[in-house]
Amino acid sequence: MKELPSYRESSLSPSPASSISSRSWFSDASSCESLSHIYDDVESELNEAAARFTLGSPLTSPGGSPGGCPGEEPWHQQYGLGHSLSPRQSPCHSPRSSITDENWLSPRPASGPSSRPTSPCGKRRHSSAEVCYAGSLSPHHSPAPSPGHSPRGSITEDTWLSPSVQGGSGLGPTLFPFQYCVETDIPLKTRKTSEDQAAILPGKLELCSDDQGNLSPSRETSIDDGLGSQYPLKKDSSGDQFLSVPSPFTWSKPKPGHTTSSLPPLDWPLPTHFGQFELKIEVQPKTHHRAHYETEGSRGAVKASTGGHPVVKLLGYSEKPINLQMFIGTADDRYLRPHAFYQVHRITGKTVATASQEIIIASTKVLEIPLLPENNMSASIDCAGILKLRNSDIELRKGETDIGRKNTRVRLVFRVHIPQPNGKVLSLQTASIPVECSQRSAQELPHIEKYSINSCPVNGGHEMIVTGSNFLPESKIIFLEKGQDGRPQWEVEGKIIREKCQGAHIVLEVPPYHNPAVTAAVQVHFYLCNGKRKKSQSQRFTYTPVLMKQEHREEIDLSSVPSLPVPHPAQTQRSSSDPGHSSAV
DNA sequence: TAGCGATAGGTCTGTTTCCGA
DNA sequence: GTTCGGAAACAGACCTATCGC
Repeated sequence: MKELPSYRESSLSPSPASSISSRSWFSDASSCESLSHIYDDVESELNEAAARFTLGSPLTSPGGSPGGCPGEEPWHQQYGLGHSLSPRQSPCHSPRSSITDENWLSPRPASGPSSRPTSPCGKRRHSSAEVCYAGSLSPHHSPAPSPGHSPRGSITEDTWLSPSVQGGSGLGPTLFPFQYCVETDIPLKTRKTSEDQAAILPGKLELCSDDQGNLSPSRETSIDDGLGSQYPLKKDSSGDQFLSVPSPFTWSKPKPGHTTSSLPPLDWPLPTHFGQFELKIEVQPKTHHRAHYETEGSRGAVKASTGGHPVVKLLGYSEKPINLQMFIGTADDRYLRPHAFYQVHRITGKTVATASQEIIIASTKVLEIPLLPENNMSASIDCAGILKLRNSDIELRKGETDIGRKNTRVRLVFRVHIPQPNGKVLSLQTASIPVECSQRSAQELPHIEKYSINSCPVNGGHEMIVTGSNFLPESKIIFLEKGQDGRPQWEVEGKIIREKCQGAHIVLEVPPYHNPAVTAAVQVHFYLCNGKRKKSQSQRFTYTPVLMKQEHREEIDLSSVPSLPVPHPAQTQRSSSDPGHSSAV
């Protein structure tokens, strides 16, 4: 066995069979099943995200601008688009653990837990703690009790732009959005609270410390020079084992005296833009990338759905080269942080055109990529793969709070630290759409890319062409309408016209709506089903009254076009998982 | 006899490793 | 040598029938 790098403790049990991971802690699949026809697959989130980010959404930045909007959906929150506190959080859902197809996607049924006595769901009840952020209460805060609040959600225009923040002084607890207090209702395994843990994570700042009020993720950190300030973070000694590639870009070395607290830790939320500056992902990664294990060879760099690689650009700054940092983060909408089970992996070779170097910050591998003025401060991320660490290794790590099982979605997180004229540094961060890293999900789950029509009269009968991947001869298209409780109230299978179907196309006849007498447009959903638990993301579909004037129908069509990232005010009952908007063709 | 909880065994699902193109 | 797809092996979770109280 090869020597483990520092991000994996070598003292851990090497046994792959020793996983203590739990499945049922994430969900009771059976109990969710009845409720979550359209909630229970990862794909729905991924493709939804892809749809949002590839269809010219005005909300192109996952990091989003501060300030949520009323009625924002969980998807917005997932991508940092919504900064209000999450209105839907399962009491059995750890913010520190995975966002799986079955836990956060699925509103838990009101029924009791499984009779299975050993369910870790019982072990990991949200019984003891909750992270809350002082001053982070959003006007959109849900009236319902919420066991976990998103620190990202706490970022408001006020807190970010507050002169107090910028000035770095006089920031009371009500203004500082990142100060947290310990309350209740987070599983023990959701937070790193032990001193031991803090000790093994150099670079982590102590929140709630005396000088906390002077810290801000976007604060202008006092650093004494420009370019050198891009490397102020103390690198773990183990990081020395990584070789940097020859590059026209001169890698600066950290200046002595810089402390790990010079820049915000990796698990701190940062804004995507500030003033004139904006860190933007111009090309999002594909929604699937099979990560490789240490026992495997590399599986290559993360690719973009367009065929190239993700592209990141810094807007508003082009004075001199600056470092772009990249690490693998969680897909958790509430708390973006380094992923415990995935690390960025530096790709080298003839096909890699982008220079990079690896460093380790607080046990997390970080790839540093130069943003050069001559490249318009833009970089193609063709040098970054994803490494999967064995669940058993990570879960047994002292102080580790995450569970690896079904925790297979990540985001690529990018950061820059922009030197300011006053010698301080402005830190920005943006995160990609979620990327599914498991082999299985990518292989099995059907994926709807586009569909030909998104509305039809209640009589149905119109022909619809659905295009996508992982379609099977036995695939079904299910139309459904949900009640306010999220339960399907009406479900019917579309009649598939087999003779017109091809591998990546399904042609079907839209079924009639169950109530032909409706006088207003009705929003329903449909999804593709390859079998139990093998369902695509749900897509929105609108039934229009038969007597509706044509011009009104057109309005409906326009307002419910799936590619629109912001729901029409009239659209209701959208589940947390099925914001479904692939592009209508 | 019905209801409930505990348990065992089969099945299903996800993870990890290996192989070969 | 690297990248990649596929699949086997394995472990753990889920489901369900059965039993005892």
